[in-house]
Amino acid sequence: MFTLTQARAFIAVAEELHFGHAADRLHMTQPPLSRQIQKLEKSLGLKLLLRHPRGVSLTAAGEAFLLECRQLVAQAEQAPRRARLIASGQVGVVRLGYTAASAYRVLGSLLTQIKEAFPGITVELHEMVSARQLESLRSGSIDMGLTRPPFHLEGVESNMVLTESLIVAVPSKHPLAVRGQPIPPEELQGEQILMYSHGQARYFHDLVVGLIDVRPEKVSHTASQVLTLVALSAAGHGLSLVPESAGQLSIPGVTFLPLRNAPSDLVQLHATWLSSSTNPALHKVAGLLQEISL
Amino acid sequence: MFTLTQARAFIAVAEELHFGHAADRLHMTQPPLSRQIQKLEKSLGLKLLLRHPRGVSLTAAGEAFLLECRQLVAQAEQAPRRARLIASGQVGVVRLGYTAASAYRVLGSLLTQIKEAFPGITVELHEMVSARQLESLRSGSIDMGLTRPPFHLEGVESNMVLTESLIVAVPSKHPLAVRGQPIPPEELQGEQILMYSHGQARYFHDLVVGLIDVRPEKVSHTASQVLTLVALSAAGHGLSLVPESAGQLSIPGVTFLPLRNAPSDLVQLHATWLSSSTNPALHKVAGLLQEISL
DNA sequence: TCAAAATGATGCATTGAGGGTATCAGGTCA
DNA sequence: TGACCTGATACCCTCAATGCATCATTTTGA
Repeated sequence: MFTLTQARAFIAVAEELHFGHAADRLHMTQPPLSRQIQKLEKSLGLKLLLRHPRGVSLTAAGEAFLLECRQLVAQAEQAPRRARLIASGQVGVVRLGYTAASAYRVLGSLLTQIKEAFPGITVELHEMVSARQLESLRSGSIDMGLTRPPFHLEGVESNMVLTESLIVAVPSKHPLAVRGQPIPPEELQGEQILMYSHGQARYFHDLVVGLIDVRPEKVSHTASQVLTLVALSAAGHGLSLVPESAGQLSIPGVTFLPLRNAPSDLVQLHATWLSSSTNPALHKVAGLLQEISL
Repeated sequence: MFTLTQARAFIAVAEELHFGHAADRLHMTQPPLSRQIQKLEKSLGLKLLLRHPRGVSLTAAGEAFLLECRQLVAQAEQAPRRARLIASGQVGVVRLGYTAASAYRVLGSLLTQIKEAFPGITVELHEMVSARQLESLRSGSIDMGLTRPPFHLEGVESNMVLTESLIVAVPSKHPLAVRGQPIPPEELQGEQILMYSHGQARYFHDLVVGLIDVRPEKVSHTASQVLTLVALSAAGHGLSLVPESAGQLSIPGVTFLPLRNAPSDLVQLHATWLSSSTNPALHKVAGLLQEISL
């Protein structure tokens, strides 16, 4: 097999078409250069150069091999730089898990800020619910999640990225929608309610249960995704409590009204990651999160 | 700078995560392998491996550099093969000059046969008149031409690829077209004739002059391209003599009739190339031409 | 708790690859 | 023909890579 030194030597000779000049360029003398080229030709089993009384010229194989050598040497020269960039986290990929609901408000702004701070970092988006995100963090298939509490897991670090309130999605024809006033929680008791599933959307389920007295006979349907509840409300199947950011969705048939006296930090969204991750780009992004607000 | 040997050594260690096993794989002993990796790390200024009491693991820089090394080594390994392929002519580019008229019949078939015999050879097409082709051959901007005689030039080799007859392009409303019979040469003397330019299309000019007595007052227009003459005939500007293959053009307003007693090898088309060319793919194609007929 | 095993690092002697100087061989040019 | 140019060869030297023997540290298991 040939060496990078031989490749560099060949490039010099092929460009100078003169062993002496090439040797100067390589800061060596002509005889060892001649031998290197001979050895290279022997190891390849190809004649690369035609020796003329006045300089040399390239054979077809030489022309072809010159192109290969240039590529090879260029790549060898930038390999350490690229490794350093990746190791420093300036260049890399962060696989980000997010819930559909979280995307409405923070995702765009988050991606913008990452791109601005670290143009070399690519964010790979993976939509999944909070529970899946924690599994994926552990198995290493994502680097960071945008997760709803709770996420008490060994080695998981986190940073709160968003707090918001809950609002009420009301079918547009519903009297409460027509009234257009903030809705006191107690007024919801008598209404048909769309509820979060206990298993799949535990966080929102428990939030709603803590806010209003949910009577089973008043629960028309159960779903796990915010978007689904809004769609069902739009279709007239009942009222639902959704995060404020879902109010940005413009879905015909549904009106969003504030929930009276609801604290503004009711719903939390946290960035989560494994402190043990070896992905430097992840740690850059995690560090960024502490400095910025979304 | 690091060497390919070090890159291979690092790949082995990174894959085995064990110096001893990696050394076995590289057919060497463990101590020099350790030292090679140390030297590599030193020359890069990066820690690539974390040494544990039980084997090693990769740092982020190591992960990144591993990818670079794999690429680098793969490229180094296939460089000789690719050079050999290009040198053998199995892979390469042949720049082919052709005249618009020659394209009508042989070009498609030629390209098909080349593709079949040498799938790795790409033909780059450059349309130009015969005289330009010879210039381009000499200057090295094409490798082969499809040329009309004469091409007596030092070092130019050739191979006849097509002989054909001349036919007469007659405006469809012309009495001779209506008659629809082969036309004797002497009958053309009294007609308006479209003539090839003496400078640009010397070959066809001389051919026509040799066949019929062209009286200057009967020459309505002069052009250098076969297609132009056919178009002018279609527009009713006179009769023209064109190669048989031009009869395949379906242009409204023109009828093609045989020229009575015209020999079938009147018009020749030759492939031409420089015997001194260093393009192996060209010589493959040139060799192919002697074996096939188009 | 202690000996054995595992694993990477280090010391040392040997070999060989790569470089330098001097010179040769073949060709060009005045 | 003689001075030159240019790549190849002969010969020597240095140093880097290898292998062997051994060390240091940690884990394992009785």
